[in-house]
Amino acid sequence: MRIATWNVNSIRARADRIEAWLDRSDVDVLAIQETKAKDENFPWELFEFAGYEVAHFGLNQWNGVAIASRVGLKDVERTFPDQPVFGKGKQEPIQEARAMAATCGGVRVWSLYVPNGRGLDDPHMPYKLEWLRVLKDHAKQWVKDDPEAQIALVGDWNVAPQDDDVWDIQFFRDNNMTHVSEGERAAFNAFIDDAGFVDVVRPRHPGPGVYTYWDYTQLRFPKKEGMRIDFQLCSPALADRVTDAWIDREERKGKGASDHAPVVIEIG
DNA sequence: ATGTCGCTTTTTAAGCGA
Repeated sequence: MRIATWNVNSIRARADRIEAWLDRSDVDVLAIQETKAKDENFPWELFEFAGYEVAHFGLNQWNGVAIASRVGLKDVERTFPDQPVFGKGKQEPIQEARAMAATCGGVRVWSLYVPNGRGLDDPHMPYKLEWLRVLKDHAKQWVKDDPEAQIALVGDWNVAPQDDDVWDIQFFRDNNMTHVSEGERAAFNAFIDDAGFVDVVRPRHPGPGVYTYWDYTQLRFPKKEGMRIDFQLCSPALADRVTDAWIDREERKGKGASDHAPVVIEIG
């Protein structure tokens, strides 16, 4: 079975790309982030024609996650338990459309779009750290309750855990940039060190120079200036079954590409 | 030498978010 995660940066703008990619990638499950759509604007027929069931969680033009599957799509869950809220402007704080789960082919797949911290001193940063902490605490418990649990936490984590995960760490340091701070890295690494999850892609594709995201600005892609911020973290029992993994850098090429590349794993 | 997208709205440009 093949599981992919992909921040598509608008499901509508990327519809043709997604259709073509499903056609050639042969994935069984696709976890999507940044659909930027409400249900009424979601291209349901795209997935139907391609032979996939799909579930979507989108509240407005921001965020939005989905899971498409051709190996079953059961027990869809929107938001994780105790998911922290955030208030935009004067509006009531809400649980944003950043997490959803479904059981596909026996694997509990979580499609995650981790909040962007925006700035080291921005209110979005503590929100991001708390969001990750609460999810990690639950993930740890899921595995504690069932050591054989088949869980994949996949998506855009908005964290570059190692210096090699950005093209120039000094540039990030000099400009007080997010994604590489101690707090963000600790929040991410807790999934591995504390909850016992496994990054199944990095060992097969170590850096430097291996990225999943390239900013649209500054010609970052042709200059090979990217970031590794999209990950598939597997529960221990699922990690044992992984036979292959890759980042589809080709999909970042050409006109109309998302700024993120799909990340794929193969399970035996 | 320069340099992006995509969404929305009391739209046809500006603001927001990444």
